[in-house]
Amino acid sequence: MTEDSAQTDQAERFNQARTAQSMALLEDYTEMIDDLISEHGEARVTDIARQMGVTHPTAAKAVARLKREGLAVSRPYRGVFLTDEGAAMAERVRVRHRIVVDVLLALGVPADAAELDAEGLEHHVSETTLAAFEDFLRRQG
Amino acid sequence: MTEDSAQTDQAERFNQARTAQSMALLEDYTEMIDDLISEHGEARVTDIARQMGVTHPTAAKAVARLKREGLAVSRPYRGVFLTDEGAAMAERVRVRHRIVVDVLLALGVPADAAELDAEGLEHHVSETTLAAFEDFLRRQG
DNA sequence: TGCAAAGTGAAGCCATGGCTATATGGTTTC
DNA sequence: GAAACCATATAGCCATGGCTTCACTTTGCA
Ligand SMILES: [Mn+2]
Ligand SMILES: [Mn+2]
Ligand SMILES: [Mn+2]
Ligand SMILES: [Mn+2]
Repeated sequence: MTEDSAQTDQAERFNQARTAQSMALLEDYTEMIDDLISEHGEARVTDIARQMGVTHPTAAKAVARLKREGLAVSRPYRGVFLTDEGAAMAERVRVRHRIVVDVLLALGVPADAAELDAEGLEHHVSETTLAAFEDFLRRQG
Repeated sequence: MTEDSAQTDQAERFNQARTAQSMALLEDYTEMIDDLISEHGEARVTDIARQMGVTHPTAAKAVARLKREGLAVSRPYRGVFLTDEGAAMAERVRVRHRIVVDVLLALGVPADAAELDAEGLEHHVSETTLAAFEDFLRRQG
């Protein structure tokens, strides 16, 4: 590999990490909304905000972005609901989160650290890596 | 655990992930500058920019932040240098990056995916998790 | 030595994701 | 039904991290 293509590759890695990061907020919110609806029958902005550890205007802005990206719907003073696409994302994210935690635990990471780190790590686990994680967990069984 | 403290814990996880993310840029740039100095004897803003996959004003702004945080020094139209603190960060980051890649490889992740994902994952690996990773690699060894 | 190219800096734009403060719509309770 | 309380919306602030454009040094080469 030439020095030039090495530079290109490195830049691509940083770009991929930036892209993954820009999806992180959408992923966490869709999962959170789905959780709230499952547990309480509805997802109110105030509950979303408390759960995410942000103020309610911040949560409202995030919901606006979810709607703009076709992941959620809501009407003024009513709860937030996920579109099919949003629900699909929530499901994917939930599964991936669990797999990441399970892999960390299998590697001997303490449970509390595993949960803490997984919340950030999950967004940078590609499909390829996720598949490898699943294989690993099956072998470990 | 009460429902209330579960909410608090969850919010803390998101906060930790946000904090980790805010360190990511500093970590990647210090490592990059250290690399460039090792390989070419100096770290110029243009080279940093190309390597990071951003425009030069973006890299210059990042360098300004590094200086503000005491990690780097530079004078107008001269290269960028790391402080002792910056160099220490670069070294930590480099070691951690390699460990993350090694763990992924040991789990059966293809090499290219391992390198791609590691660039984002590394910033969310806590000291505790890193220690567990090192133990795992030693056992695997 | 001088000029062109390359590198650097400065200004100003945008989107994102935090925040506070304030206004307004809904709900509950008396 | 009105008051009080709660939830939601809106406006506006800040920092970050992208970008383009333009101006100014520095450097290298004819
Ligand atoms: Mn997360
Ligand atoms: Mn998660
Ligand atoms: Mn990185
Ligand atoms: Mn790295």
